[in-house]
Amino acid sequence: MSKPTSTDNVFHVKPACEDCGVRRLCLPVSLEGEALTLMDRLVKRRTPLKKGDYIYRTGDRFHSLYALQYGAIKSYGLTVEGKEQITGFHLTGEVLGLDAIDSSLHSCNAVALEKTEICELPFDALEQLEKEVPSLQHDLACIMSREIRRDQGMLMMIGGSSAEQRLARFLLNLRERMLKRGFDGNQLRLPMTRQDIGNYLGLAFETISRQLAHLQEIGMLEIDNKTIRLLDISGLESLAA
Amino acid sequence: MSKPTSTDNVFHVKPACEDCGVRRLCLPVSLEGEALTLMDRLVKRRTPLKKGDYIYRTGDRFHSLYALQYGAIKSYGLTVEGKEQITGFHLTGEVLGLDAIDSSLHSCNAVALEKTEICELPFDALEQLEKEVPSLQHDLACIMSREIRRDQGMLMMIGGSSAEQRLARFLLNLRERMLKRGFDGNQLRLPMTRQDIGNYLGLAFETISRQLAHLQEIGMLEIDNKTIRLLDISGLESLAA
DNA sequence: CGAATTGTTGATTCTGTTCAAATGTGGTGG
DNA sequence: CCACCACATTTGAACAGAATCAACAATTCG
Repeated sequence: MSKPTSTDNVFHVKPACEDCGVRRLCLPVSLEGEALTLMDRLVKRRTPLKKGDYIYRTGDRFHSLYALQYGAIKSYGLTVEGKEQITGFHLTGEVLGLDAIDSSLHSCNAVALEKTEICELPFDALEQLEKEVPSLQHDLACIMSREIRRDQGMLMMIGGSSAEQRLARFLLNLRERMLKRGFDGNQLRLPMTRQDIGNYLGLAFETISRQLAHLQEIGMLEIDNKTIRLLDISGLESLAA
Repeated sequence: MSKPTSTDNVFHVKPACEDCGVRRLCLPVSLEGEALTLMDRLVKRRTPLKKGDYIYRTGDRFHSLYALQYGAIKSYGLTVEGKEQITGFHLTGEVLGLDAIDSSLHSCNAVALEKTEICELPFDALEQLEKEVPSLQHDLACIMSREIRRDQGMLMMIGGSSAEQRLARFLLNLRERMLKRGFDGNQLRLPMTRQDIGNYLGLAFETISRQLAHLQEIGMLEIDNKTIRLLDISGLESLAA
């Protein structure tokens, strides 16, 4: 069977963890043999989600973590004034719902930005399995640790920088993540709207539009609607700095 | 012995976890009896830190988490341009170093803002103890989950809001945390500089100074140097909204 | 195809930054 | 204890960058 892509899912069958392309990015990073089978048995497969479907909403009871097998998801909460504030975009291989472990309630909304498939990991069962598979306990801590670093990195990125810097960093960050997942990092298909990007970066959506146009003018990239072709990585890097 | 305060430490003796005033906020939240003793044995006490002392620096090898027994700590990283960016202020009972579990290297600097005492929790030993005390495994996940929520809350707080809103939220958040620790929430002694606050909130320090003056003018609070007396909580809440 | 959503671009306004100077505070050593 | 110094804070004035308002073009989706 040929390697599935994000556009080829007519005959797409959800692989076992063992055969999953993003296993190394996901929770069962270090599992092998027996442990992997146990993990696999624990995972609930879910029907594919389409754009706009919710994985969970603020206030929902927490019982599972969710691993993103392919697609893209945005997480957002409502600010005190009731406005939507995006806290992250999630790609293939990332684990969602970690913020809810403590309170048993989801603290944000998670919605699919495009056709997406996720694996559900019931948390009670996961904690049971941790007792039998000690490395899993460590792996979960690592995944959470990474999420903490990601959020703090985001805080650092927002802090006191211009619109141009933020956008350049956003694009480079996306590139990094695509590369890590084995995609072409220079040709980004942005699954989110300009509105979403602006919200995420703390900028008006008009500013995103203008800054993208500006980056195109100075030859850093080429815009084709939702697709951005990065032309000058080191140029972008120096803008981001 | 009378309850120790932050100014009375001449005869201050570090309490065992069992007697620690912030146990319910710290890692051994749910431990009792035997388990608590084991935890206590694992904790390394450290000499008090004075203002400006570092707990760890970016790039340091990770081997322990640190629980803040009293005092205040700021965490910061360096942005791509080499500027300091503060990612958090930590109070009594909070656990530091969670961002480093994954990579084994600390990803930020942690420095004491005032006289501070911390407990060191060697992580290997902690993971060993988790195997014997299953609830500890859950508690650590909870602490990490809370940190993720804190950072995401911060992202939501920064996103698209005015200087006045950010400052009001910052003060109310500090109030909350002081109340949770049994202090008077209406009389805040800010251990950090205006510069630090500005950096944290993504604003110039002059803006902090001006906004504080402004909040004083409209009767929300009273400024006495580093001490802020909150006079109108619901007023501040409506400004924050 | 047509409605609705998303994206672009221009003009104006305004919030917060920057630069600058004066004042206040805490800590240090004589 | 006091003088002094480095550092923090306040305040003013000019400026800049991004937000907002507004009109229009392009895509997407039913």
